[in-house]
Order: sequence, then C-alpha cells, then structure tokens
Amino acid sequence: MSQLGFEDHDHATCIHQSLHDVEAHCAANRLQLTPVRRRVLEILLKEHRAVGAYEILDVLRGEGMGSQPPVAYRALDFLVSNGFAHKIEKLNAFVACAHPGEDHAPAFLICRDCNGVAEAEGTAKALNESVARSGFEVEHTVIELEGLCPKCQPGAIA
Amino acid sequence: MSQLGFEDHDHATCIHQSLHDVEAHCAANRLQLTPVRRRVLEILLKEHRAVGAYEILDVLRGEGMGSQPPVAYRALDFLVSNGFAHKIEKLNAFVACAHPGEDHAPAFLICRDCNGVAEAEGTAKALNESVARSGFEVEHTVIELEGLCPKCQPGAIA
DNA sequence: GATGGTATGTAATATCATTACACTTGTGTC
DNA sequence: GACACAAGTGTAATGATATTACATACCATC
Repeated sequence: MSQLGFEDHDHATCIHQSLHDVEAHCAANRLQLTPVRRRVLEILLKEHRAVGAYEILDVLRGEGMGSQPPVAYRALDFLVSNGFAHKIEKLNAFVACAHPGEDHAPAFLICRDCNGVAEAEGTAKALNESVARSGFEVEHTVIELEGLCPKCQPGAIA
Repeated sequence: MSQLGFEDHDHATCIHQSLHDVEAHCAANRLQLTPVRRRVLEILLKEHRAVGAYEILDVLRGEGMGSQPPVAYRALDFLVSNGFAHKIEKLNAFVACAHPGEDHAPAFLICRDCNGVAEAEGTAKALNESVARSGFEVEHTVIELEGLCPKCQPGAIA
C-alpha cells in the first residue's frame, strides 16, 4: 500500500506540485480555477489535516473574498467533485487530495492526536469488488481509519 | 463476505431477536437498558435504514419521553458505545446493529435510493492489518459504501 | 447588444450536536 | 433513617455544519 502524508517532506514543493497539477488538469478539462476556488485549495494544501468549511470561510472573510457559507461550500464542492479535495465524513471537514485529478477512492488515515490526515491507496478496489459480488452496486466509497499516526504514538521519537 | 439487510426476511422475528440479544448482553454486563434507551433501540430496529437523531427525538417527544436533543443523543451514545447501534458518518444518522454486542467493524452498504443500510462483515480486518504495516495504529474504522442495493438497481424485479 | 451559461454575493434558514446545570433515583455506608 | 455518591434524565441555551433562494456579475457567442 502506498501512503502519503505523515512522513517528513518538503512541504513547499508539495504544495507547489499539487497546485501545478490542478492547474494543468483544469486547463485540460476547461474547468475554471477561479480566485476563490484557488484560494480554498491553497488553504487546504497548506495543511495535511482536515479543515472545516467555517475555518476556511474565516480565512476568506479576512481576505475580503466572501463571507457567507455558500462561498466556501461552493468552492469545496468544485474541488471535491473534480477530485482536487476530499471530504472526511467522520470530521465533517475537508483535505486537499494527494493525487489531484486522478479518479480514485483512497482510505484516509486520521490521527486523533495531531489531526493529520494521510491517504492510503489501493484499499477500496478489493472491497468494492467483494461487495459487488453480493449484488450491491457501489458508486462511492468512504474508508476512514481513525487512530494514531507514527509520530503521535507513545514512545515515538517525536 | 456475509451481508445482512437487503434480503427479504421475517422482520418481526428479526427485531425480537435483536432486542433479546441486547437485553441478554445488558444483563450480563450490568448495563442499564432504561426505557428511553430501549425505546430508541426499538425505533432503530424498526427500520433497516439510518435514522437521524432528530427523527428519533420526534418519536420520543410524541410519546412524552423527553423533548430535548440530549435525550436522543445520550441514548444513542449508549447504544453506539456498547455495540448495539452504529453511526453512519456519511449520513449523520444511526442504524441498529445487526450483530449486537459483538465488537466488530463492519462495512456499511448504503442505498441512495431506498436509504436502506446493510452491514457487510469481514472487510475491516484485512484493511487494518494492511495499514498497520505502514506504522499507523488504527483504533476505529469507518467503511461506508454508497450505491444501489439489488432491489433499487434499474432492471430489478422490484 | 441580446442571450445563455457559469460563477459570485448575501440573507435567511435548516440540520446536526454539545454544554451546562438542575433534578431524580437507586445504592451503599454510617 | 441520614448521608454521600453515581448514574440517569429534563431542559434551556448555544454551537457547528450545511442548504435554499434569489439577486447580481461576468463572459462567451451569436
């Protein structure tokens, strides 16, 4: 299983790369990455954790980009439905996607201590196939594992 | 994979059996199945679908068993934390457990058409083990598959 | 420059959930 | 029996998350 999010990495490059990927994907698919949408994506990318809609809205408000909930929710809808972000159902909050543009159904690893969220790939497919055999037709998959990330476990080197 | 919830069955027996199992489990573990808690369980058992807390509250209110949200949420907390019910994160709603008392982490199959919810067993374990190898310590698992149940698929015999 | 599609601004409201505190009831102890 | 304590319930208030509805702006095309 590949997994991304908890290990140390060059976060500036990480953000830059994701933004670039999203821009490319939007250009290729005639999707409008408007200022608000781009700003919301940046806010999400800044953190590898789930961010609530109202937290995002606060930032937007501070920057004069709209102050009512629909502004944030609309941008989030755009990002989620185009695969640039994911909703974490367990937290009613959102994370930037680690593989923007790819149509995938990752599992999310949610650390209850540091609130970090990582994506683990390659888990949903087997699950969906197994369920499909029972006659249920899967359209959308939510897999969220809550626990402690390596750094937050007792005895971790911190 | 075993799966329960969408197939036809004798629902009266199904409810009766579940209630009986829960009563036995409470008696064995000195848990108080008070009137409110029992009533909330009955409300959940009546349907194989996720029921919202306020919908439950409405029923309780109609029966004079408390009218404020905490009444419903406290009963639901009791049921969920003792394994008699589950919360469906995707819907912010609750279902009775199909295997009350057993400590398990089922996958939920949620039909977007009829709102039915079924439990599919035996999926989380492999997932957790696979993730554990990456260093993440899983404490709680949410697996929710949204789609169409056999009966709601186009072409179903209805 | 009229039309239509997409996006945004804003007010109001709906839905889901928790906090805080008062009260009751049952149990064990003195 | 008086008391302390824990668990459960009643209720008001509030907080957190999300949607509806409608007006306005922008932009591409004809």
